[in-house]
Amino acid sequence: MITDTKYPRETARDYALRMLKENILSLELKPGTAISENELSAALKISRTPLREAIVELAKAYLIEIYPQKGSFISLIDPKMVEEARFLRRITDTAVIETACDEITDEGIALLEDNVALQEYYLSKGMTDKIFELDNQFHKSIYVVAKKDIIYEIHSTLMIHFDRVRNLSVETVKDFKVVGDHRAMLEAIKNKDKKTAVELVNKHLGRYQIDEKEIRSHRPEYFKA
Amino acid sequence: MITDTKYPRETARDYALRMLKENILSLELKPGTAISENELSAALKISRTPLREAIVELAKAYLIEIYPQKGSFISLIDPKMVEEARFLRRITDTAVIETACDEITDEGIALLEDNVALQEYYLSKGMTDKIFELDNQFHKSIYVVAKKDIIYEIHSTLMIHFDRVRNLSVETVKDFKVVGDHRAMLEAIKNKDKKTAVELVNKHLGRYQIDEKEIRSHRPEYFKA
DNA sequence: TATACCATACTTGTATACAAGTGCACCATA
DNA sequence: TATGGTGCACTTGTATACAAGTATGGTATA
Repeated sequence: MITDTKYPRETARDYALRMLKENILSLELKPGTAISENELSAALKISRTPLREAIVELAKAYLIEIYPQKGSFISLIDPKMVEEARFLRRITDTAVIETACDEITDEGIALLEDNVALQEYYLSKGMTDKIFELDNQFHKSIYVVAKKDIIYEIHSTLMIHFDRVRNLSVETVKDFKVVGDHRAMLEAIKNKDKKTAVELVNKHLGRYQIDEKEIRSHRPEYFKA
Repeated sequence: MITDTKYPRETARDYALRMLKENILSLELKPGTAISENELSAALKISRTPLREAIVELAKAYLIEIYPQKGSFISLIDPKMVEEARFLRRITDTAVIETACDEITDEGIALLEDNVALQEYYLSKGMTDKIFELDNQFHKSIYVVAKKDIIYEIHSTLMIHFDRVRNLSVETVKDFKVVGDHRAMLEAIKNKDKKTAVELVNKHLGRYQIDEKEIRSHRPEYFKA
């Protein structure tokens, strides 16, 4: 597992959680990998207690499977889980952007505008690696504008199921049409144009279409069934 | 806190989680109550470790607030949390019942039919206390039919925010029109009539309309803001 | 050689001890 | 009396020890 250093005020549990999420999402911890509390706590230089609390939390989100007295494992990719996460993302994103159209304020516009402007800047400079983080922030900001930020947070762990499969795509969508999508979404929200906003969300999510068969043929050992 | 005995195979952590959820939902543990890990672990006759794991999980769902080195408290009723839970329930219930119309099978019909028949039986016999449990089961079964049972489970803890406010209503909806709602929903699903099904869900959830002002006037000390 | 068995080295689950920080009550002092 | 300080009894966070179950590999035996 790849580890970095603990933030100053960060608790050992939050540190473990952050490291585990990053490594699962990036597939550094591969689906099916056996993990042991002793081994990981040593790697992170923390004791078993806070590490275990993090593992238990991820097990609740089905990202880790715990078999008592046998071992714990990074969950295999479960198409049903991926589908449920995808379904949930689609219905909440669409409902939330509609609400955002109702709740948008000048401050909200400024928040989204700053983000999109940065995306456009980095895109024009070819600094595309900065865009992923801004992408996530943009979506979160829409939830904030719609006053649904708890929902975003509650769902974020579950979305790892969806996102790690995207990371497995042989050719991740490296064309950055998403930046144009975000600009269009922002304009729709400014115009309080719900219909267009919802269409844009669906189009946007459609870009993340994944070809399960192709991924499975490359990495059959990562899949559950 | 009200405690019962641990199930045979139940882990101490799951036992603590079950007890905490029940007591928070029933308002036996009142909003704002200070809880201490030592005190509760003694009450449940388990050690701090598994109890703490349960508390941490509920803190993630904002049902408990932990202030390090100061204390932990049952979260006050936060209208924003209640609204987000309500919003989430509405959009997922409607999307899921639409999916159920597509995915319904003979087994699914049997599952729902058995449940509704029991509800109707208990209602005719006046054994209305049995209906609450069946109500929850019915909704869960719709998620199962739609193959979205993980979403139901992920959301269930969050819905406690919504449900405990319902329990505070001076006159909880004791009329059992909900049984008729369930019968109508089942028929709509059997007919694959999505439009009617969605209308029924919205009508059904409308019955749980809560009068925040009224509750707040009775128990202002339970509210956050 | 094949098989049954047993020690051993793991695993997670739980209990307990210790660390560090907070707040309050009490007491001394001005 | 009012005020400031100090110790103590709490809190949660973390580390560690122990309990109980599982799998595996080696060994003795048929």
